[in-house]
Amino acid sequence: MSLRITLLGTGTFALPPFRALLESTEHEVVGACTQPDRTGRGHHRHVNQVKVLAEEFNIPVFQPERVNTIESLGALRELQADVFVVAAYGQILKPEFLAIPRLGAFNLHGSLLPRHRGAAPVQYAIWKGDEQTGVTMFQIEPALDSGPMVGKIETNIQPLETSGELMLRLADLSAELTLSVVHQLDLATAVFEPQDVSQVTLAPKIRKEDGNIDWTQTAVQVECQVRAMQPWPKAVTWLHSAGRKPIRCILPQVEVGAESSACRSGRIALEDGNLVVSCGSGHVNVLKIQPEGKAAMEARDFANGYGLSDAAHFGGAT
RNA sequence: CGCGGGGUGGAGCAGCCUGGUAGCUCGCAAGGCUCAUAACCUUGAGGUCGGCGGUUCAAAUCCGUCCCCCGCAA
Repeated sequence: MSLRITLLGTGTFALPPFRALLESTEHEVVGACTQPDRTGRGHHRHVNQVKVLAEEFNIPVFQPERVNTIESLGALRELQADVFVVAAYGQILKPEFLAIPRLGAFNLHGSLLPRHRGAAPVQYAIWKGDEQTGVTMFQIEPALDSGPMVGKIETNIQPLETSGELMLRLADLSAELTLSVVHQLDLATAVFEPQDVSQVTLAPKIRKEDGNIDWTQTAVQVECQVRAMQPWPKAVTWLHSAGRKPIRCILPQVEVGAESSACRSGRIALEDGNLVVSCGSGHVNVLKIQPEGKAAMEARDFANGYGLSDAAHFGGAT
């Protein structure tokens, strides 16, 4: 027995599971649906990696601007898929859409549902300081990330792990999970476990502003936020110093320092070459910093070149 | 042809507008001081000022062009 599978996905999160299915001899991938190409800096167009992957295996690719239109639905219906495997696709799927595959549409989600339902589960797991996370595969229902779960794999979040790094690890686990679940669907042995509604938390799409650091948070919260926002949208703060306009700075990496006496939040001190910033509770050492228009640099180099005064502090844009 | 910042000894920056001796904070090396040092003092090495072309008596600086890095926007 072999299933006909259609892939829907866009981000790097989708690549490992999609590749696993494409390389599998057990099933047949009959099509791939992904977001239209987007433009990048300058004139350059971002290469859609899912498209490249699908073309590598000579699979037909669809890139509808809106996936729920009559035309789009018709095109996908013609593939006569048994299963849709969805990962980081980026568009809401309407009921008529979900009705197309014989066995249903299944989504790969980057957290242990029902925790962190929404667009940014990986970032939220780190942001909220979770020790454990994982990937969950569930059957898609019209309501957001609410369908019955058919499999999950757990993993511990590493102390220094960023969203980007965790995302790659979860993507690899997704590949494993997908093969397992699809196999069970084929044999009709899959177990559908409803989500415990009382445990639901939300992980809405990360906005640019979510990267802005609020220095009245605890040092631990700031450090989690920095890792959660890496590599996007990146943790951001502004360097304020007397007589100069604030410099927007990205903080790619910080570490939590020892507890210390209370200082005004955002205050910067130089201690033994470290850039120490006071938080609402405790302080963090800034390890790397990237002023606007510049490449990332060691905090020590930044302090050397930018002539930090005693009054210098980090804060909001104004 | 989306907008903008940047390229100056090993690192980070100033100098450029208003052409005329290569500067600052560090790092590195040697020596000194000290019970001691990621402290302090002295000395030293290390630069085709991103590339090419132009203007000029003279270009890091002005003009043209190309290459590379980065932020924003999407």
